[in-house]
Amino acid sequence: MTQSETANRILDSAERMARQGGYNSFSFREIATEIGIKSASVHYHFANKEVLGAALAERYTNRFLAVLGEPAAKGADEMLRRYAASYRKALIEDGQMCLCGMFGAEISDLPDSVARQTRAFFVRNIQWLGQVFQAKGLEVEDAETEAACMIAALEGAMILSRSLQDDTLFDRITAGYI
Amino acid sequence: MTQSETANRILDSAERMARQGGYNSFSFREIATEIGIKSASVHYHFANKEVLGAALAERYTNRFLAVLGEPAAKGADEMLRRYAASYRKALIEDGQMCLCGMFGAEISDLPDSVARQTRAFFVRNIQWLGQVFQAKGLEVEDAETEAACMIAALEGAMILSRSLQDDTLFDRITAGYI
DNA sequence: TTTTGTCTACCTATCGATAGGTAGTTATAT
DNA sequence: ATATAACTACCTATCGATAGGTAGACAAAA
Repeated sequence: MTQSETANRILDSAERMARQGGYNSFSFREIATEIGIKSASVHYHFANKEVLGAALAERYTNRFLAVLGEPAAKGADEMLRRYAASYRKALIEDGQMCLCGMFGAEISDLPDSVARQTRAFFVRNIQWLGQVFQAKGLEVEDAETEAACMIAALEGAMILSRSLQDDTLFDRITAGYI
Repeated sequence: MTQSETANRILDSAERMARQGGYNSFSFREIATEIGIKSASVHYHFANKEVLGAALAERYTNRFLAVLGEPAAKGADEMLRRYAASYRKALIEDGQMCLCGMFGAEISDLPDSVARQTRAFFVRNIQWLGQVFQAKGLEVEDAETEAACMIAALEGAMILSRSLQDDTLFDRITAGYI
């Protein structure tokens, strides 16, 4: 399915807002104003907020994994570095949180399909990282636990680093993984 | 300043909502309905939402540290276990997220005083845990970095564990700390 | 001529917040 | 002891702003 240019701009706008303040921090009106259309027109592209939120999480997940590439593309250590760097870039270069980290924190208040897509982000990321840790010699279960540890550390590092407005904190927290 | 009974019930209600969905998920009306007064009366106790939010974060921080006690009260390992257990209890027994983890995620969208109190939570927790790690022989700086690592892991573990609706994941992620 | 994408013009529900009022309690002054 | 004053903790009623959402008109493109 090829998204229209406007639909992409809606997603871009919503994503930026959601990564600052979560699911309740983007609105049809604000998105519309930002991209120069009316809020009713946003509904043409995304029937309701739940649909928009789910599309947001799905696009984010796909793009996130696409940037990473195949987990076995290079050496395992290089892939771990690449994974951590992807969070680092979001936080430090782009000044944004992880969309699914935000959604994950408030998951029990999210509409079903948004929660489902958020879960899918973590499942697929644990699988991806799990394959890397398997390449380092870990058994499947241990590898996926190790993967979850690393993702938790990265998500937590983002929250602490941003809260304390200290970019170096992110690097110090994640130093063990790179 | 001793809080009135009603003020405490307002805080209890707001805290529960905020720990499910963040700052935008509690409202004067909903709190009022829940405790059986009118929303205007909530304003009598807390002039505006920013004041309520800041009071929420401050009370949470004080209570959190009070439960922990002095960082040198027992052996360092016991204190680490106690610290991790405090997050575990919130998530698994009470089914709630860390209030300041929620606020931390959305900190750039929060009113100033709420952001300030949220920062104070992390600062004071890093100091507390830092003292424990110093008791284990680490230098001040390393101890505080180690403290930040542990807090990040716990906050991240909460998000992943709740997102994937898997309590055992929290224990597996935090196993290294206990 | 149908589809696509946008518009105007609304709606209902809810948000945080304010004004003004009222019992009931407590403190002060006579 | 009583009258006055202030304070506490709520109330009703309402405000303007904003939320998500809908119906229907319209122009351009296929």
